Amino acid sequence: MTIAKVIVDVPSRQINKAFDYIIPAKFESVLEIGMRVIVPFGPRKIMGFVVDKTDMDAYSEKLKEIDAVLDFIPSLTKELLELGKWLAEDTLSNYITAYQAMLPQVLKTQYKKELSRQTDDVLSEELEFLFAGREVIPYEEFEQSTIPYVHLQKAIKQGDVNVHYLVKSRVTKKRVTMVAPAKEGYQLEEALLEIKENAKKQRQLIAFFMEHAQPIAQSALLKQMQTTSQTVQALVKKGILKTYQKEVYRNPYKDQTFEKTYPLPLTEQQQTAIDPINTCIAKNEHDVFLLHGITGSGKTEVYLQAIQKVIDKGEEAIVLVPEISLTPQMVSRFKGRFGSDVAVMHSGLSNGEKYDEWRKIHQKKVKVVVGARSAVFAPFENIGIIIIDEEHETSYKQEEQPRYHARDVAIKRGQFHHCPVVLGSATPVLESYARAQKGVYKLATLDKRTNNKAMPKVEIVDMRKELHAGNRTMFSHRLMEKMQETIQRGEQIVLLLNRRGYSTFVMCRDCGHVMECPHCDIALTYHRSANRLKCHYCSFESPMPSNCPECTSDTIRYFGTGTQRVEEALTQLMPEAAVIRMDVDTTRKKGAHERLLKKFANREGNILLGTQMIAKGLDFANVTLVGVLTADSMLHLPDFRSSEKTFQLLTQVSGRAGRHKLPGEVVIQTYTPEHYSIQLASHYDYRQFFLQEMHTRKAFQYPPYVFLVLITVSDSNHAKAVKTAQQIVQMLLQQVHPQTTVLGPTPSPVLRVKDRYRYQCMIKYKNEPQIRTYIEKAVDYFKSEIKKDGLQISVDMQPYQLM
DNA sequence: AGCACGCCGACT
DNA sequence: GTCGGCGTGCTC
Repeated sequence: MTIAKVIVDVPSRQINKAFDYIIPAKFESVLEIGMRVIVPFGPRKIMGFVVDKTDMDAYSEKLKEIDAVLDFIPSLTKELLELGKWLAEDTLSNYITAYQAMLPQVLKTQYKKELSRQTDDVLSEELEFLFAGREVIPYEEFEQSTIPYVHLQKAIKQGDVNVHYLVKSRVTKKRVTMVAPAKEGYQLEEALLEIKENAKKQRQLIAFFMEHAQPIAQSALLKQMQTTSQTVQALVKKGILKTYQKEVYRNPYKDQTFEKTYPLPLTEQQQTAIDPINTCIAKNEHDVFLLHGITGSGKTEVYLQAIQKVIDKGEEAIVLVPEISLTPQMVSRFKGRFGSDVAVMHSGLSNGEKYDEWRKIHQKKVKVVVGARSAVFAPFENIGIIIIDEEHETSYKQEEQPRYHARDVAIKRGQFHHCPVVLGSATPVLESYARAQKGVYKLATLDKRTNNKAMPKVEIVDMRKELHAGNRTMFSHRLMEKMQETIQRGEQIVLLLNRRGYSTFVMCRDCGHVMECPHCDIALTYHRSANRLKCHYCSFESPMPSNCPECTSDTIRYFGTGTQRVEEALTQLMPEAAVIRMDVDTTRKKGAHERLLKKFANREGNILLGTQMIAKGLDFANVTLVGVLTADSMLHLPDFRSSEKTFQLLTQVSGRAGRHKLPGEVVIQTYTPEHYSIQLASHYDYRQFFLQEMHTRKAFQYPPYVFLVLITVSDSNHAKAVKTAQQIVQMLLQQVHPQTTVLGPTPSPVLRVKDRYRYQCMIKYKNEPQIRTYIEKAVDYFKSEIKKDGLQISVDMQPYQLM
């Protein structure tokens, strides 16, 4: 007999280790490492992952047995089990949290408690009332009743009532009804003779199957034959047809066809970039390539052709793209080249769709996965290449436990599979470019566009001068002029309002009172559809007041998003322009994004106005002017990456103009025209920006010169949060290397969320191999407070967002 | 985490 | 004696 080592579904530090279970004889032959199982744990039953098998030893006698096996094929491969272990340790998460993050949502289990009656004898009066004649009742009914716990306890001890712990799976497989002839062709002919003349539809159906003997989906059949399931059922009864259920994959792209594309001839630069990658693929070697290519330089074609090499070798490819729903264009390029060999994974899919795409990978039905961050865990076993497009995008960092960066995971997997990892970007993060400079990554540069067009000319407009000249609108004279010319030429404009996540708030015009969440230090957001106010940090909601709660004035109004106001101003100044606005408000609904973009592509608008979301990946042939309304609004945020983010955004958005035959132009409006990130972005000078920004980072000791850790302490008691954070800083300072700095505590940018006060400490270190141990020790010191007082301490290794 | 167990204080 | 509240400790 053997023993299974199981990581159980309890996310707690104390339980963060493998527990041993006996594998009963009936599972001996089926149970494999990586499978999900149900095990007894204390009085309950929970899910767990089998991470290892060992032989029995002297202690094994008292062990409990595995209750059930949930998988036919292990959910996690051995590689992914190892990867999860590393991931948990690297990000200071629990093993179970790491494993759950690697699988689609629906494989997470839910738990339910039930009470079942075990005797026909009469129970106590209350319990009889509770059961009300039923054998089994949900446990919640007992909890909601007023029956004392001891009553139930007594009944349980006497064996009259039992508690069942259920493990529920959320997996739903989609099935369709298939229809097929139940007889041979000639028998159908005979059957046809027996059907009455007036049963026209039945006769047509039989005729159909005489032509096509293959099974067909009932829905398709009904549509094609213009009939109902009644007709089919009638023939099933007569034994002429048969129906059955077939399991199918949901197909999120069923309404779309993808035009087949073929490899394009590569430019000299592209060839130079792809050669070492191909060599790496051919030799089964691991290496990291940084593909630094300006917009329009043909990075995607390089990816596609490298992937082709990998497929030819019989291996698989993972392609990560940021928030893929934003770029349907990208999906169609991959589907167009590799057809049904492609699985797509992104947040826009339903849970069922995500599960089906995952199953296609798991069952080796596809060769390529294109997806957002979590696709880096695709359960392929022969990976030949991993590509991260737009590697500078912040969405590659997960902002909840386990707080991992997809780039780090990709490199780890690349090492395991001896395959190349390609990081592509027009504006790589400083860390990556610095590594390329040091030779840790191999650098390939594409600085020419495939169509040999120059990048659009960028003009910087000083808005301070505009103001002095008496222009109080948000549009400079220069931009207005350009916009009018563009519209007259029948071309299109992209306007970017560089303002982050700033949405509609409600303010009283009399007293200036702003409606804030009572539980968080943040303004409430107005939702027009429900006419209600919502908090985006907690679940608080309230109706829109008609009078100001402070001064009772009825002049309380909601203030539109920045984009809304720009739109209003625009329609006043240029009534002839049709504006399509894209922001949090207009894209909240599913699919709204694509609809708006399609509208713009069909030239139903002259101007596409939006926030960050329009800066990425869009490719419209008719766009010849890009305007940035306020380039510097991000520059003054308390974030050491603010210059870098500004440079990235300006470069990205400039690339939206003149991508095809027509030449493009860019106008950047700013109050700080002298700032290097704006100046250098206007010249597309990444190199110089890199050098200058590295200088600043060195001076202020920020990455890539140091590593960062962000520790956030939160508690409902303000003083407790501050004090704990102070203690943590003290404890760390005693242990770390003298060159390591521990800063803080400082209040978090939004101090209070869900009635909890948040303070943070920052560690900056260069070489601190034991840093995780020190942090764990410090956090452990507060474990009892964490458990009973609700104190929270979260640790983010290499944070991206300092909020 | 979730649950049992045990101790204590309040109340009938 | 009965009930609930809370602190403690364990889960293969």
